[in-house]
Amino acid sequence: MEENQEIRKAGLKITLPRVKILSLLEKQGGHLSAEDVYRILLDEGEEIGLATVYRVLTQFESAGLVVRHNFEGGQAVFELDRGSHHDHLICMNCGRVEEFVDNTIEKRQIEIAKKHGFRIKDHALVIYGICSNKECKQAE
Amino acid sequence: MEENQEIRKAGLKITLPRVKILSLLEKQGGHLSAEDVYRILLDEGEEIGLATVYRVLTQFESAGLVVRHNFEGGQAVFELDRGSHHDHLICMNCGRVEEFVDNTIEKRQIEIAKKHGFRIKDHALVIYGICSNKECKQAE
DNA sequence: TACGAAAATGAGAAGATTTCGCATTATCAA
DNA sequence: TTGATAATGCGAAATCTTCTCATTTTCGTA
Repeated sequence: MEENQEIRKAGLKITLPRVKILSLLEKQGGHLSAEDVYRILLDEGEEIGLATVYRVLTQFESAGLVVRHNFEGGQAVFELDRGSHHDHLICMNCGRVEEFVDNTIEKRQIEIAKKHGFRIKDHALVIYGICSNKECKQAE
Repeated sequence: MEENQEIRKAGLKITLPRVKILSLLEKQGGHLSAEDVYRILLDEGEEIGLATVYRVLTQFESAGLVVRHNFEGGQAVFELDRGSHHDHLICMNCGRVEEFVDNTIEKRQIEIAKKHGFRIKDHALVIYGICSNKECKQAE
């Protein structure tokens, strides 16, 4: 139960909702909205409230356990923070999300921030495009 | 009245709200939320509805006249599309937004998209940090 | 310039996402 | 085991955006 340790380290009590949500994020991987998490847990027979999901995800975010992304459109999505920062490629047709890390860009950003007198705290780079799926290429 | 030409080119009828909104964006520059646009026009004595502001801004976006940004937090912001793509630096303390263009990053993004089999359509890079204002540095 | 079809507007309702308030329940140190 | 404290679940509320629809405006044509 290393989930418990992570929750404890975050300074939060070990509660069923928190353990379930963290396990789900670890099991599923990828990017889930609060609604996704809520539905999946309901489907698995758990009793949980949507408000709790939002609360817990926000707490996990503050604790650095998960990262929240505000991609275009409606809902925010959350993913486990595996320590390594990365950016995203999103297919505008099928919604697929791929991750990438590019040191050239990372370094350049630091230089840009410095040039503008900013102390960099975070950054978010999202590339929108059409992925290599046959249907996506055609739809375009 | 070159606003009228731009609106006409976008395939839209010349109406008072559209002209007022476009003029305001040209006059103000920078990034305004729909609410901002609405309030400023009301203050200037115009009669306009918030729904119209949203509608018009969305139409302008579709027509390529303005760009919509979904920065973190609540509302989307809009800015005139002056043709040249640029990215943003945002101060997490005072909310100041600065713009920048960096060719190294632009080129790198194209390469990354290609490597992943994506045809790039758009991208959004936002760097969050603390700007050089005295208060912002202290608040941090 | 006036007419009229088609499009646009304004106001409020409705939708979507997220947060809040509070009574009830669960956690965990002693 | 107990009790103080924190967390939950629920519905209400807040926030941002879109929709509906009756009314008004635009603009090509007469």
